[in-house]
Amino acid sequence: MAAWPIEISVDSFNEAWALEGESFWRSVFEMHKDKMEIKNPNIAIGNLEKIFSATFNLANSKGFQAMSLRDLSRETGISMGGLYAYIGSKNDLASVIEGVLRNTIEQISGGLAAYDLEPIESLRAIVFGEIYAMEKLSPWYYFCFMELKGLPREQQQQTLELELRFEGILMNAIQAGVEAGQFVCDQPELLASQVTAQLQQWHLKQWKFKLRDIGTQAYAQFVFETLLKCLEYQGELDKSVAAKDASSAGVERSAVA
Amino acid sequence: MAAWPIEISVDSFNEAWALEGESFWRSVFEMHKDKMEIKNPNIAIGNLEKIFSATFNLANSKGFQAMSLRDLSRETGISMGGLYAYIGSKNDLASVIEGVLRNTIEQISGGLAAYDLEPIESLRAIVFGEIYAMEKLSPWYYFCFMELKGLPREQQQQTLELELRFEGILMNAIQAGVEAGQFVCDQPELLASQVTAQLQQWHLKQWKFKLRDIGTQAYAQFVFETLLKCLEYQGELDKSVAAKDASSAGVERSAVA
DNA sequence: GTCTATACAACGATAGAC
DNA sequence: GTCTATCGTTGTATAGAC
Repeated sequence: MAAWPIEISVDSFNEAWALEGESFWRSVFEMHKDKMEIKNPNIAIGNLEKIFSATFNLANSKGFQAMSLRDLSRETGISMGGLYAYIGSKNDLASVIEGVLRNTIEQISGGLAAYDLEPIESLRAIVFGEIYAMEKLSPWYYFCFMELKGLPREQQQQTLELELRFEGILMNAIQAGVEAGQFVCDQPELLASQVTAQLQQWHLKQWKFKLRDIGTQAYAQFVFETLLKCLEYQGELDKSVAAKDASSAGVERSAVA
Repeated sequence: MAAWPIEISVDSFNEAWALEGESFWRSVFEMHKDKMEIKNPNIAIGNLEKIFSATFNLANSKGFQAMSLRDLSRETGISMGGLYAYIGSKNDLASVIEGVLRNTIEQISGGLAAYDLEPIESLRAIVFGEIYAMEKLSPWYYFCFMELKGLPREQQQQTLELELRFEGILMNAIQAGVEAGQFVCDQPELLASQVTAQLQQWHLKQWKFKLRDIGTQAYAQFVFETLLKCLEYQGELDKSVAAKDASSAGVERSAVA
């Protein structure tokens, strides 16, 4: 549950990191039980899931500021007074969401750094890993992107730094490939920001990809192949892992052969 | 003022489309004078600019919902009662902003469609044109992106359709180039969405590009060159126009030679 | 632990003086 | 055309019963 698999596939990723189900919400509870009045995990975890899920439903469709705690009370089935046993304040709720997501991302990202992969495998792991994480945590990512402005300055700053650190990791892999003579890249900073942009699209523009029937696997593969084209990578691509995932997940893949 | 120049450069773009200054605000006034009580243009235009600019200052830093009309009154120097001579309601203000931006984009976009350019020149015009428009209207773009959720369903739908139409234009140019044997592209839909993503980054992540000292011209050039790499374009790039713009605007350009 | 009832501040919006 | 003063509503948050 706390280490990256050597081969990056949807299944192995999901085995390595529990980003859904009861064990995930238990870890959310552990991360913030100090800030709640409720101390009984068995009661708290279920309600915590209700509250967070309802918040995503409401805030991600009408905006967090536009969502009232009366809305949240209705959606969760928990009374207004009851909510305050879990959240401290409305703004605190948003802060907690951002905190849990950033914490989770940093765990995953830190686990990845432990390996000493070849540049190209490193890039593959970063791209696919981030997309797999978004697959499970898409509402979290979307919420934090859209509501960042409303969070305390300190959290805005840390989110910003996380993004820069992420691009730093990308740039290191790119630079390593350039030095090994595998890649060509004049402007690694811009290329890294391009990858970030494409990854963020996956949660920002779900409507578009749903409309066009683009699956997770196909999208990650496209982002990865695009990146290699921009790096003028000439070698052969090993697509066995990705292909296996795609077929086992029942996702059709257009034009990969 | 209503036609595209044949050559796309910052200067020629700005000559062709007035997206700032008094004449721009006059056209904003013309677009929405029906909805305001104030009928005297000379008075209205100045206050309209104050109100819109203040809205961008406040809403783009703390969110539109979090901005109160009392904030707006303080920022503009216009009393609360006075504001209502210009805006109808708070929600109406956001709707008007979206309407003006979409209207403006459609004018520019329609002007571009009139020309029958070679595929590669068409792509260049689309990319540079969109970036040039964002350069002047960045706060408008950012506002509409972030506050879309709070707008009426109809406007959400139209924004969505505009984005799809934009990508349709891109895909047409790509397809034309493929048929002419100039480009190679397996998944034009995904490539078009990648371009959109990169363009939108320019207003979404201004902090990042400011931090890294990336100028408008250099960014547009990068997006364009990246696109050509993904299309496996082999021909020579004419960079004279872009290079001229950059030097005349005093922007240093890294690694274009 | 969870509820109902309520306090009180802040908001959008309008009326009417100037 | 612009202001001040004010209305009614809705929001967050809490106190106290169960």
